[in-house]
Amino acid sequence: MATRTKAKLGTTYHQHRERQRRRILDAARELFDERGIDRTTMAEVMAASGLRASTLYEYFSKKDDIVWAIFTDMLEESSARTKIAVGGATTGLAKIMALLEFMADQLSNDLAKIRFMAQFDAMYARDWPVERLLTLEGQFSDSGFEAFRELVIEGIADGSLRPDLDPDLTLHAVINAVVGTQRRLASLGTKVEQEYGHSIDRLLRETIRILEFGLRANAPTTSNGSTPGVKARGRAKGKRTS
Amino acid sequence: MATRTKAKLGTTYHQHRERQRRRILDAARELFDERGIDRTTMAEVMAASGLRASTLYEYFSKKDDIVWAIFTDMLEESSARTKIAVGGATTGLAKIMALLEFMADQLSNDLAKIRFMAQFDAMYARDWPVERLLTLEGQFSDSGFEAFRELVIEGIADGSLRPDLDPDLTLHAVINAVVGTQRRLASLGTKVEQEYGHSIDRLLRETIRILEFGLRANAPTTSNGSTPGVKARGRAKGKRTS
Amino acid sequence: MATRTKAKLGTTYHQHRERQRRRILDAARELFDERGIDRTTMAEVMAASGLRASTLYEYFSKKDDIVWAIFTDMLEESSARTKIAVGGATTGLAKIMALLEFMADQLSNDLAKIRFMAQFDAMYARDWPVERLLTLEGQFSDSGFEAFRELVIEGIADGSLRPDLDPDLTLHAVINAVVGTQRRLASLGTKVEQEYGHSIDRLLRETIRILEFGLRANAPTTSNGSTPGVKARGRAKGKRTS
Amino acid sequence: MATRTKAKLGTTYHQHRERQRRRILDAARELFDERGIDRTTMAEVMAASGLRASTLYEYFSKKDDIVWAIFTDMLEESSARTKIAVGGATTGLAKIMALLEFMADQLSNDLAKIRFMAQFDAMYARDWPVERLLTLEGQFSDSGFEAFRELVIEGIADGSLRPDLDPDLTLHAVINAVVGTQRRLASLGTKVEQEYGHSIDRLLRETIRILEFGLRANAPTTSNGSTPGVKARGRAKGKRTS
DNA sequence: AATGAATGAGACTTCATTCAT
DNA sequence: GATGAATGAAGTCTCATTCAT
Repeated sequence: MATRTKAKLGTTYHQHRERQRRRILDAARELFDERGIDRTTMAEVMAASGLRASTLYEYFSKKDDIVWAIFTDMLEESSARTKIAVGGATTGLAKIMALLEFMADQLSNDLAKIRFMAQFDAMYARDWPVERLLTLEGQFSDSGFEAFRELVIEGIADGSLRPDLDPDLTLHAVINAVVGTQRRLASLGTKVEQEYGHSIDRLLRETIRILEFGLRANAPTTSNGSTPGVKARGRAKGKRTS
Repeated sequence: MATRTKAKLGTTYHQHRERQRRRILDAARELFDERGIDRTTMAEVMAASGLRASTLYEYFSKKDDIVWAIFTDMLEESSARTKIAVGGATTGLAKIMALLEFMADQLSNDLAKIRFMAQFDAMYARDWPVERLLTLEGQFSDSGFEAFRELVIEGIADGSLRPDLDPDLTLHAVINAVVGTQRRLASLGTKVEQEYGHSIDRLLRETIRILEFGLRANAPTTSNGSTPGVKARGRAKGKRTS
Repeated sequence: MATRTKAKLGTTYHQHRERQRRRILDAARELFDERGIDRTTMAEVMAASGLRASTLYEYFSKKDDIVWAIFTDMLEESSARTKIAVGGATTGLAKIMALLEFMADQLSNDLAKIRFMAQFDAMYARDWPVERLLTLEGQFSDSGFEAFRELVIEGIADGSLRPDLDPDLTLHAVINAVVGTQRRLASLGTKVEQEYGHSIDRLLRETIRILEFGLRANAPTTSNGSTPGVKARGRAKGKRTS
Repeated sequence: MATRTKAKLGTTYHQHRERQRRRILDAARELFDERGIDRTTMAEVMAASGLRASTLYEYFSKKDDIVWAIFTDMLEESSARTKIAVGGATTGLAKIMALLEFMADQLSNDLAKIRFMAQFDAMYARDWPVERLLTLEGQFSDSGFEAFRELVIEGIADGSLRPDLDPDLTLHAVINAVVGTQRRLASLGTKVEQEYGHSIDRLLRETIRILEFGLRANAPTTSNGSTPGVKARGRAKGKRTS
């Protein structure tokens, strides 16, 4: 099937290459999550993707390249979805909360992805050249992290955020906290649920709720119990405007 | 049965054994931090500790045993220090904040330890039997995590915490958040500093400050700028009484 | 799918693989006999076969696999040759004797093989899954061991065997005896010859002769000396008809 | 406890040494049977006997020495019991049969011992100096194997054995066969029972029965007592003995 | 582009045995 | 005589990667 067709159509050829690439990446992604990145062998990736060593190495010349490609893909996916998630929000706080809620949703829906990121942070981030990471993570919020400063200033201006927040630090601190929490919970998974008696989802949403209290201008000291689940966002927002 | 001579010899032997054990553990601890746990080979541990393979295996029969021993040691150390740190606090909030500040201090002073823990979470926690982890982590706060509930109830009662907090969730959520943040920042280290332009220490303390705002009863919407650094605790507490 | 070129290459590759496999197996077979199975190291197999560890492990992923492969090969060889040996016999006794004589011939001509089998019995048979052994040994006499029953019944009917033999037990008992004797003599080799003053070959043939006396219908109470050698079979057969 | 007492009583001291020796031997004997000789480590022997390496090496300076000691002990035991077993028999055949029956009993009652012997034959016998073995095995039948010749001659004389047996070979052949069978059956154990559908005990006894038929003078061919073909054969062979 | 074979370098562990006390 | 520690020498097996075809 291969040779003759290949010769004929460049398009087909590229489609084929892309398909093969995906097979490898998908197989690796699953294995990395199941067995851990370091503990997954190239042989396992080969078996799972149905390709031979030499073919695989035509696509990725190092194991690290696969890791990197998956990382890149994930960032791109997240970046796109984040934009959509944040899109509708109007006030500064609403935008921030939309971002954080998006992260909570990821923990519910994309556990494997978060787990991969957690491994990546713990094991790879340190080894790889900073610029590479910076370049890439820059795409995460494509206006760059400088936009965060504006967002806080905007939030203070529109009265949704506490006036005593530091525009330079606040969002970095909050986002890092949520990402850190999200990844830890994803790594520990069941373990944390047995230990604490709560689902990791609920724990992360509670963390976000407390952060929100810490951010919003007029912290509503109502007799509100915990408000787990996705609804928390809606309710909290409702409170603020009233 | 144990003659005096024997007793003396026994002690000497025991001391020796303990010394050797430490040599191994210390060497491994450093290597694990420098090169990553999985990427550190037993050969490196041997070289660094100055022992031959076979001698080393007299002390730890598996590489994992070393990892586990370090983990255990670290938990013990932390547990002891935490107790001291929290000891002086009086109100519910003060106790909680003392705990969080202690974690911030750890990031400043014990970066390597936190980095080890981060790796452990991401790579090992999943593989090891839950009970083992639970038993051990139980010693972390030796009153157990159930005490957290009391602490929040106490805080609400003494007026230091928002009345609408859920005693079951709050502290688990907060502590997990701080631990998660702490470990992520430790893993990324310099990278995060270059990326965000702030020291990881400052970021974590800002996170804690925001969490504190989210926890305390009368969130003081004063025109107080960011108050990073250890002093934050003191000042924040001062505010509370005013 | 398989173009002509591929087919050719495939064959070449296959031939090569088979050749390499043989190199390993032949080297191991010799070493196992010289030094004992357990005492032969993979390093020795590598040296003797001229392959590196990693190449060798491409062919056999465990040392046991080599042992098993040799065992399998030997059974196959024996099975084929047994069929030929037994082929010409007509009466029940003649068939049985042909089988036993074949075993005596093996001891003369394939000492190494028998020695391997002896080791296998003593050391491995117990460790390996029964089904695996049964499946394989079933091929030894491919009509299965049930055929033995028929053979004895046939022998009693045609008057060549004692009528008071138990069809269920007789052949199992006899074959096991000869195999057991054969393997013991092979293991002890020179030792037994020095001890008893007879060649192992002669001893085994004498054992078989006595068993034959015990089996045949009209036990000839003659003053017969030992009749070693392959010829015994022929003579016995000739006599019986007269 | 040790030092002072030791100084006092030579007897106690020797008793102690003998007890320790037995502990080691007993522990090893069991392990050798369970795990195989080569696969039993000195560490396991230490654990099972409750002695430390260095103490153990005071008693046996090499692992092989333990194997050898067990082997020696077993031969001695067997030798003693054999004499008792054979003791009562009167005719030549009866003596021989008593010996063979004794071996069948061993298989029923001393499986572990036979299994050890089987391993010994397959793995050790070849490595060890012949003289050592000969010296020792000579004690087995303490009149030595030359006695076998006499026994057969006696049996022929008293009419219990076929007259055409070769006094030089017969008993060696028979005993070797029974020992070989016994050891093979012991090694394979359950495996052979599943394969053939008979207990190893029954198989061995049937083998012995057939050998007996082959040895005894007037083979009781119950319903078929005629000996027509006998003469024909007898004549040719008769030459040799006369 | 794909394949099958090859492999260097090294991973972790084990074990019988010896010493110093 | 007993002990605990030490250890040399091997042992089996793994894995990312490269070549020749």
